[in-house]
Amino acid sequence: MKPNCCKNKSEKKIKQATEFLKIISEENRLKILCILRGDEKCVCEIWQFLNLPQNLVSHHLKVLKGFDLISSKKEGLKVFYKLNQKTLVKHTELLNKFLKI
Amino acid sequence: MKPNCCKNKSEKKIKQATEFLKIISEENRLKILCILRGDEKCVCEIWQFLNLPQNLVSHHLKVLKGFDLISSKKEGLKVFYKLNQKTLVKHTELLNKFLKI
DNA sequence: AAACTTAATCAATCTATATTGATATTATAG
DNA sequence: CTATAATATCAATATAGATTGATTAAGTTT
Repeated sequence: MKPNCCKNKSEKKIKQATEFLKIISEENRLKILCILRGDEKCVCEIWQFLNLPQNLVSHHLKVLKGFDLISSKKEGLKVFYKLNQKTLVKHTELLNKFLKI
Repeated sequence: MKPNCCKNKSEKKIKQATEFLKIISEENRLKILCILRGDEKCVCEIWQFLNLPQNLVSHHLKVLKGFDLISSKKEGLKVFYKLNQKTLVKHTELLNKFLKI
């Protein structure tokens, strides 16, 4: 008999989970999430912490934002990013269901 | 001030976490883990559940096994795989620390 | 031993995505 | 208005890893 996770209903959730996983499975993106845990930070702080080129960090930020894991506000020249705790928790909980924690 | 996650001590753990994430961020591999949640299964069952070619499944199984997430025993022609719950829990818990759940 | 079954391996290709370099955009300061 | 700073975008390249096809290996059956 076909296991539940191979049925249509689960398929969709598994896809969602793996999308999330792909996004956070990049070392620098996972670090960004950690960096943003405390206060919001501007891009120039982030790339200096990570020791990465600015445009690369912008790219990773865009990916994270595309998944609504972070959000941004512009203040003068700087753009500040902050963690969307809610989204993060939602996806982490979904994941943990699959990992049966 | 440099955030903790960008310091040497955390670096290593973040790397570990992302290695784990990369492995389970593949849809079929995540499914395999779910399939193996109940009983152990032989390869031919797994690839039929997943509707994937046999050699591709063998490849994914090898990746999972390489990370000690599953283990195998041979019985006649068949090879049975089972979940290593312990490893899975260990890595999931490490991950959850980063995600602060 | 020959034929068959199950699974693993290997090389080749395809695909996704990280990275880089150059440039554009937006805002501020002089 | 010009110069500078911070960030985003875009095209090109590099790289990792999934997928495929063919073959091999190991065990079973007749």
